[in-house]
Amino acid sequence: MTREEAAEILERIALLLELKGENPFKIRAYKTGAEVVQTHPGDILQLARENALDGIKGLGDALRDKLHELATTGRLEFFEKLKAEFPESLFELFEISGLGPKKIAALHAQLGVSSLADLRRVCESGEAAQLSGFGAKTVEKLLEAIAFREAHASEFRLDQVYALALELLETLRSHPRVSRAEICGSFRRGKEVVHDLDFLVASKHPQEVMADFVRLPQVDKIIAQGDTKASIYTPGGLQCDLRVVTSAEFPFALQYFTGSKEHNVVMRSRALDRGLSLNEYGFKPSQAGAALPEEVAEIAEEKQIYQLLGLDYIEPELRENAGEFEAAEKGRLPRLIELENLRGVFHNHTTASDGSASLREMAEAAMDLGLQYLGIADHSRSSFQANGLDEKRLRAQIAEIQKLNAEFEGSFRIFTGSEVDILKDGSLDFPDDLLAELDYVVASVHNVFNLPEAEMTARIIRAIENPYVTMLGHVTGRLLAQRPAYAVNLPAILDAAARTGTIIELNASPWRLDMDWRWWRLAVEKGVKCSVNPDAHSTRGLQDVIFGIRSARKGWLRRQDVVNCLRLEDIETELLRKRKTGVH
DNA sequence: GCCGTTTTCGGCCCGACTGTTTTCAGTCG
Repeated sequence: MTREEAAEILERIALLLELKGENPFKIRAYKTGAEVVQTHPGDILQLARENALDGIKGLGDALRDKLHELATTGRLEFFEKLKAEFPESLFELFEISGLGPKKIAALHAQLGVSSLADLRRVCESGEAAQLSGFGAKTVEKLLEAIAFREAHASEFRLDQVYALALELLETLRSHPRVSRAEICGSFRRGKEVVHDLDFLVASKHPQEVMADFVRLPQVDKIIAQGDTKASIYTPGGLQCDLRVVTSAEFPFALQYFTGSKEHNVVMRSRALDRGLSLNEYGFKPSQAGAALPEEVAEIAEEKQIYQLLGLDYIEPELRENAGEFEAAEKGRLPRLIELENLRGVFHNHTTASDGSASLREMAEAAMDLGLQYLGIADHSRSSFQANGLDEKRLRAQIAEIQKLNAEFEGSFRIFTGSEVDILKDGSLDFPDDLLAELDYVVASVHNVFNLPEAEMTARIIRAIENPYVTMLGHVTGRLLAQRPAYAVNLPAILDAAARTGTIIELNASPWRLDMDWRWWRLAVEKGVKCSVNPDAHSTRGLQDVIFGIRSARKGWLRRQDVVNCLRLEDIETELLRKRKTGVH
């Protein structure tokens, strides 16, 4: 039983209780409990085993006993009984936007709906529209949401695959018969979601490696197992492919299986221009009997393949056939940002709103990550659900931050800020005089997502035009594989950001990765700066910058494009730039 | 189910929006 598994069980209990229409405060207690288990700084399972959970806020007598049972026996009687009352597949329905526990319970009880397929059936047959509280409009929206969900059903967010990917890679690398191993495919290209994981290894004993691979504990089901390729499913339903090649073939296979398909089409055609045929195993003369250039025999690294085709090395993130070849020919590829370039992080939450760590804990965690500064941005008053701060509480937080900063004596700094709601008309949730007291302001849309594009765009531009809005948060509001972006004219937003000197956030939460990497080149062209923001709600959440940096690289961003690469000495000027010089 | 206390129960996070209703329930943030 891991911490994550224990938290997951508490979350599940909360959902099941919701289905049963239990007391909402009891439900919340389980959700809080899950959060505590997830983020408690100590070894929570060890404490649970030893019955030493007393005094942890959010865990009372009942949860203490349940966690003890979980930690010592690996199961929970209460949960098993609860679970047996509903089919497992019913949980799929919670991923449908517009469906909550009440409606799911009604669909289940009255129409026997217990899966996505069932839901679609009763929506199409007209049965669903007959239920009390349902109507034609509801059903229409549900069908739309089902279609969106199904179109993205095979997508996994990075937080769902990252640890597993590194774990499997490490296992393969340490195999005695493996000389080299890499992850290829969209994971290596830094895509925002992946469909599967592609592992590549070099070995002289492929069968042995295959046999060991399919026996790993992470394997739930073997899809295929041949001499050089095996495919498996993990218990989470993620497909992982393994290919084994020779050491000489490795760089070619690495290049080939990294893709993208479109990138490789160009690679092969460039090879043909040079009388060479390129595939996953190497170069061949394109005309039978012709000689291979000498350099071909020396290729041991991917980089040399690019060199031979007259190109600078193209980083995997850029391989989308979106201009990388032109840049590589002319020596104009960007030097991409790296995680180590980050000096600080903005847009972070604390227990003052909906975060799980205190100011001090967040600051200490940021220091541990080697950062020089931390920007706090708790929610503003309109975000009631997130316990948004009112003016009084925000001013108290500013004072608290000043005290902590005095304690740090300049070695580290917390910047005061707010994630202020952009209201429906584009005005902000706090008056300008309060915003002026803050070091910086992130403005974000948190409600009324369904405005027509022109209205949403005007709303956001109005917010951008406020001189105190330093940066724009999660610009499209998308939740990967779950909820589409709201309608917004991004080029118009970028123009407004450029004109006013407003920074745009790259929200590094693996749920968002918003603004999408496809827009950053245009943003930089227009002179818009980026801030890679973890949107952390816990100390652990700070590490989401890993995902943000991958997306930033995919968007061709360099360290000079990203403001939080600035040193502490320089960042303050950057934060004040718009207020002082901006056109509003 | 948790918390706090004027200590064993009463309160716990609020408001907008939507679609269904005909005054409100459900969902979302």
